[in-house]
Amino acid sequence: MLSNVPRAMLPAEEQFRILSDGVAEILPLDEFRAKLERAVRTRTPLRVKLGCDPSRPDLHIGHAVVLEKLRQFQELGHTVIFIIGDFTAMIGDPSGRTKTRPALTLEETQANARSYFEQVGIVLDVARAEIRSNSEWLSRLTFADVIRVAAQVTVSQMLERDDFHQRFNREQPIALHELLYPLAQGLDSVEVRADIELGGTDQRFNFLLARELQKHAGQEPQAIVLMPLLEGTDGVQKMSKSLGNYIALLDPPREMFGKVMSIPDELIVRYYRYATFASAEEARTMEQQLRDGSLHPRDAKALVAERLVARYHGEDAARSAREEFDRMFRHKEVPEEIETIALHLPLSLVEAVVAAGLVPSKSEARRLIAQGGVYVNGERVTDHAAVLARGEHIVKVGKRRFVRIQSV
RNA sequence: GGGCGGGUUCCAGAGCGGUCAAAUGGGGCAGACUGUAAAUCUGCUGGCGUUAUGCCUUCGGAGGUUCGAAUCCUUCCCCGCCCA
Repeated sequence: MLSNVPRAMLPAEEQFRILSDGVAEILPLDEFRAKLERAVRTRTPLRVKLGCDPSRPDLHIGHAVVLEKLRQFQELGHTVIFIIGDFTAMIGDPSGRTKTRPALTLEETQANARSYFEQVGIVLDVARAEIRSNSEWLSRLTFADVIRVAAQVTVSQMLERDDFHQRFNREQPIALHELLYPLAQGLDSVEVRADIELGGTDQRFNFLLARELQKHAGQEPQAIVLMPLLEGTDGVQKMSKSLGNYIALLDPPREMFGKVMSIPDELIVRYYRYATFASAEEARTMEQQLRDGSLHPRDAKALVAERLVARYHGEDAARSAREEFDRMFRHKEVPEEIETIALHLPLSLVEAVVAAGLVPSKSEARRLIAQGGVYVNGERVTDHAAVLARGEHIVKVGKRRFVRIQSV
């Protein structure tokens, strides 16, 4: 499934069919097609750019939507260019909601990048990609250079971007350098002479701006391929690490499976299509079956969950994740494998639960006990003064946190 | 530079000398109901606890007034709007 057999230089029409599948938007469409045709005609691979944020090495299945598309470009013989945004990371971003976004050191950026590409490697062939750091060129710009670039864009153009527009109207601060960041991204496209830039739909503005800068630089502007943003497991907001609603590529099978099972029903088909890369046809079928009741939503989710786990961990892991899930939640049994923690045992339940890392503070532990959310060996414990005797105990907190506690 | 309005607990946002660990909503967590879904209902949502109308830390920073401050004063920092 993740093979990298190059299907180099298929006819442009065929490439277009593959590459346009599942995208949210391609702009401008005719330019995109023209580029493909030229690439085939002149046997020159297209240069496909993806920018990456070096501060977040935790990739999730939302990122995979974009990476998978990138993989297709790669398989079709095109050149993938990753751009590590280390320049802005080194400067740090003093603005906005993320107050504590400290400037990263060179070492940190490098470590992040390593971890980033390890994860990218799960989806596509990193060795065949071109990897660049934008500090390479951005750090060399003089102030005069920056002014020259800034002169190419007007303030009202910048304010067209939705989040600037909204903040402006709400009288919320917009720091000047924030307006500069899209320019920096655009310069990346100029520097690597991108034919195509790939990203989520939230990048539309930035990518379009890059086209302007490319034109100013006398280059043919890039075509833009926007992929849908996958909603997080909460079903409301887009998947993101900071919102904690994500399924990481590195999540273990059980975790992955469970997270899929907890998504709202409305998301099932979307996950099927964009997380497990079901074809449009398959997605339509599932949608139909859900509608006419021939497929129970729970089973549909299990199907998606199993398919997702299989994709990243293999069929066997997927099957056992499913069995494990059924055992825990359909049959309310204790999971097969539980982490074991050794403690000096006669210990109050409150302290034990904190020591085992199930809960962050003793107050929280007391709260949970009072609310009936703590079980010891299958029995609900509501006495906050309860003590764990010597021996071995299976402690459950909430619906899914299990731990085996043994005396030392 | 001037005028005005602001900075509160995860977020939004009340509070404007004690009854404030701080209204309300959102989010989160737990419980009930379920399909570990949604909706709904209930409770909780700083820490520590000998569980006591208890103690400690928190309302941009630093000082001060007061028996007592998120609330008053001084000063500093930061943000928004308008004028220049």
